[in-house]
Amino acid sequence: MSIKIYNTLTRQKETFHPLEEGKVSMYVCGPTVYNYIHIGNARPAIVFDAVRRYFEYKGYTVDYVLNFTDVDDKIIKAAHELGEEVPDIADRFIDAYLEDVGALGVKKATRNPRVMDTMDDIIAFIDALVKKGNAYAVDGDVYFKPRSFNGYGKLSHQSIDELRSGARIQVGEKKDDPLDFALWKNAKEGEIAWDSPWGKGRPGWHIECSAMVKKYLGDTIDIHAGGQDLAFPHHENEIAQSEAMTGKTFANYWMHNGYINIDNEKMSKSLGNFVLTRDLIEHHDPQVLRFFMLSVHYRNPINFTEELLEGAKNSLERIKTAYYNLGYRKQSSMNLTKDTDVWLEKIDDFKKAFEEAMDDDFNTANAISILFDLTKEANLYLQADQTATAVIEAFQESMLNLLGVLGIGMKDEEDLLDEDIDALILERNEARKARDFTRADEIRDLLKEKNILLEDTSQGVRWKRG
RNA sequence: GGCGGUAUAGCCAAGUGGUAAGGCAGAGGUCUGCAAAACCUUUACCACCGGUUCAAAUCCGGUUACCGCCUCCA
Repeated sequence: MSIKIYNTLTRQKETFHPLEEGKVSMYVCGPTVYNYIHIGNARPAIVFDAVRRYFEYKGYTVDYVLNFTDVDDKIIKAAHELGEEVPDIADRFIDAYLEDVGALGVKKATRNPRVMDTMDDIIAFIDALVKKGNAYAVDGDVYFKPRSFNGYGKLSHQSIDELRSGARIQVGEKKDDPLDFALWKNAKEGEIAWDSPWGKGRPGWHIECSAMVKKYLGDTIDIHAGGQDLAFPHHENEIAQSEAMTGKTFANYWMHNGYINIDNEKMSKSLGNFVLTRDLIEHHDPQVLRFFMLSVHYRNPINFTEELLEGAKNSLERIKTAYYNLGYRKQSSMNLTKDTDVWLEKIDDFKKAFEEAMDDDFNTANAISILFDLTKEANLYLQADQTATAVIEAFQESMLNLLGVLGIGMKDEEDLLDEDIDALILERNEARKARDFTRADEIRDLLKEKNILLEDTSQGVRWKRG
């Protein structure tokens, strides 16, 4: 089965055909590093990580590039306010970003280019655009002329004249046309700056991505992704710059994730109603946040509340419990052959159903529902008097693999208990045999305080950490 | 004004032609010394109005509500 992707460019789901067999080149717009990330920033990180993992699950090699915008007005402002240097702030928040996103189970990108390290390429890119006549320099600024590129508006599906009405020229800008946007900004006194043919300055926002894509992935890439709000103007401008430069298609597939709302209001750094990822995962399992995000299709909005997160926690718990219960039952399983093939086949069917869901534009919500179906089937299997080791293991392996595609891991086999706890469990078993339930319950409560939960099953006592 | 999105059970959320997946919460039951886990049962006039069709949540037209982009933003 092939993967279908909803392409913002064409507004429809298209069958994915990579440029090169078995490989995927993917560029995701990363954060501007002037603050800790909020959960809205965490969404694309998680969603596109899941996309990447699914490609890898299907056998593709993914070249996954995520940039850090480390030179930018907001960082300069933050540096000024904090009395720090721009690179120091950038370093700090890049570390913080990697830490947060790592906690959420996001794999490391193949590359994390930074603007500061790509300066030569950016300048060369701008220079080429000027020479081609798509850009012009005025008093140390360089602007790109969207009207010089005839596909302008194809991503956001707007005509250039409609866009014009919304554009404006800010004080101090010297654009010929309100639509023109900056490739290079002349440095003000005391600002961090780099030498260029147009004098000291720094790059505009959009050019970095064009330059980095070209440098690390080539003129044409498979997938370019980011938040919905980046479609215009950011991605539109990237297309204009890159395609004006190379004359080739910039990206074959454009993916945009939806927003997170808080109480049905857009969350953003500028509105100030944001929840920082690191604050949240201090009190909540990061995997739960990840699971919560993936329980909604990536293009749909998510409304965030603590209650909904709590619901996600309980949901995920159901799957994990089944997984642990399978692990417990493995001990008393045997080498059965009766019905084993039937079950193995069933498990394989769930795998196929899961893939079908993911093939359909990475429908993680549906994929998760398949995981619940698998969970229920496992629970039903566990009710049998006798269980086959092969089936139990197949269930576990399947759950592990499929959850792994979503980036959710299982703690491996339970660690050992202390001897004294083991002794208490033994003592409780004796007490139960002797029908001394008072003592048995006493011990269970005692262990509960130590965060060890006991469950009596027909196969014996099962324990888990609470 | 231009472009776009969303509206499905108490809550969350899939489903884009053949009379509604899944999860959470609730209720009842089975199992259990009790508990836990699990299993079974149980809850939808798919925003509204028209149209197309043998058949629509699903397509078309219209209405309403909310939201987003067009300015930094994931």
